Amino acid sequence: MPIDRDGKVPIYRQIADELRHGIDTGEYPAGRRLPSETELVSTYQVARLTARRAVRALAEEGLVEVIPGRGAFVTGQAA
Amino acid sequence: MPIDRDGKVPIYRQIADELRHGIDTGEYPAGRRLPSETELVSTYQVARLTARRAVRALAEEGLVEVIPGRGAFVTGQAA
DNA sequence: TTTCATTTGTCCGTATGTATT
DNA sequence: AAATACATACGGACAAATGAA
Repeated sequence: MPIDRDGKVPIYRQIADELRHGIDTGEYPAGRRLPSETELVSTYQVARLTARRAVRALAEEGLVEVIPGRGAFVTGQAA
Repeated sequence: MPIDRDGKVPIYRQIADELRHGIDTGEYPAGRRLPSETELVSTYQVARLTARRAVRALAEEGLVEVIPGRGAFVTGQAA
């Protein structure tokens, strides 16, 4: 689903929603690493800050654990 | 042309008129970005909101397209 | 050990959107 | 009409952590 840049939902929220959906559907199972920030930048054509916010949102929800130098890993915790 | 702060024409209108003139004369050709709000603030010594209103006026006329986080770009549309 | 690529952490500067006063 | 504050977003730069060559 493409990003709506003019909508009222922040871009980082939209990306977080897509990633969360990927977790729910099993595209990113527990233990799997999410796409890196650089990959998200390339995929969604956004600034890295925006990609970081999306991942951070999921981390704050407990859905992923971010490990410096490694990536963001799906925890397997039910939201 | 200096801004008349005590006249009957709103400051944002005066700035919009100057920018429109710049578009008409080719100082800001199609595709060119207008001075940023911050630059307008510095140039005309006005509040940012005033600069924003000037740009918005041009956007409502279809002369420029405002892109969040980027700037206001000359569309090339004849008003 | 050193070197290198990859990934996240942090900071800076700039710009627009929205709300409040 | 004007000033202020905060959120969102883009771009670049460099540091730190990790793992592999």
